[in-house]
Amino acid sequence: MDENFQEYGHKLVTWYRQNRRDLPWRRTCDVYAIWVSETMLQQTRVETVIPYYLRFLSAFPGVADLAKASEEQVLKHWQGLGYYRRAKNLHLAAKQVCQEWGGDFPKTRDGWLQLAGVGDYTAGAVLSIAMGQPEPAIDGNVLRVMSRLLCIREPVRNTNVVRRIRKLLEYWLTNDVPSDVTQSIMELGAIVCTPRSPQCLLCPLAEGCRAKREGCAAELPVKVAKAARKKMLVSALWLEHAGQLLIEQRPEEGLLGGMWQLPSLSEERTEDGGSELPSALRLAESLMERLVAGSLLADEISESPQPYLVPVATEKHVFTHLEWEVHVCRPVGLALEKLFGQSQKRMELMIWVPVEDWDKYAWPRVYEKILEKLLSERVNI
DNA sequence: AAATCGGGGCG
DNA sequence: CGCCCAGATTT
Repeated sequence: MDENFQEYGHKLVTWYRQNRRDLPWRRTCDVYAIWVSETMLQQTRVETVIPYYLRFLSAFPGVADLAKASEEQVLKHWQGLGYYRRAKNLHLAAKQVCQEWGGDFPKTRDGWLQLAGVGDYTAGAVLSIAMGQPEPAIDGNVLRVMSRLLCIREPVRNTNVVRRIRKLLEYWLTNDVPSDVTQSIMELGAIVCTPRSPQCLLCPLAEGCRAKREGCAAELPVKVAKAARKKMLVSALWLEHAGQLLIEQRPEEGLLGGMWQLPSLSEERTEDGGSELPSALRLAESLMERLVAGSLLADEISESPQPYLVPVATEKHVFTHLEWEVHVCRPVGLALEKLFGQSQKRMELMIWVPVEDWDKYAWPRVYEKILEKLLSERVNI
């Protein structure tokens, strides 16, 4: 290390002890609770996590409570938080801990890395914050703070850049309380060394910050461009009969795995598509055909007058790597009681549920919005 | 190394 | 509207 970067660890920890926010997971030393918080905080803002964290720990106070819960319960408590595989992995890992290790958490980095959903960051975070070990935890905050302090102009995710940052971090960790070292950098990144318009005037490291000296703090860190988002057209059906609504569960793997939605079909949207509603209606028709065929009623339906579809709601939703335009349609002129009678058996992953019970299931945000909108309109009528 | 995987807040 | 957030996992 060319300059005296070693001593900045002390300055940062001193600053942290005087300026740290009062956060729920900073009021506990419980390894389980801190592990839950770190999992929820992956790619998710502190303010978003707080209510989820409190509810989750209230529902599952210890790792044994989580291990014996059902996956539906766990998903329901994660509803709206996103990246739902985190919830499944957390649940799975809790079972691992209880069944294979008698409820005792690992005490080494390699042990933690064996748990589902625990990667390099989370292992280091739990070990340093909850277990007092000098293990580095490198997240987006750390990369940003360090890239500015050292004025690193290469892409910050570059392997040897991360290696360099890790070395400095390891040094700091051996000279202070590990929990405070880890949290001090993240805290600085969260409230001072922010992604845009960093507050260098408030920074305890301003004196030694190379980026500040060179006037490029706001331009760092350098990141590589991401791929463009795909646009998808999604058609969903409102199928209601005798107070029952047809809903379907998404496949366990992949996008929104295991979550519930209105029966839906999607296709990639090409730019030359023109008007969206006609395309959405065609998509909805093919979904209706599939449902009718699946209910073994093809003959009877084909005899009855051709049903037509009425659009009742539309909603756009943006994910990290794709974009949905959801159109909800309701069939008119279809003998739904025939479909209902047959599909009581259960068609693939679809079930009829009382309309008022819809909120007992875990819905993706976009479908939750649609359901709330449609049901509130109904109450007003 | 690049893609996949949510949702929301902020400039 | 684009960017980013206490990342992990798969390809």
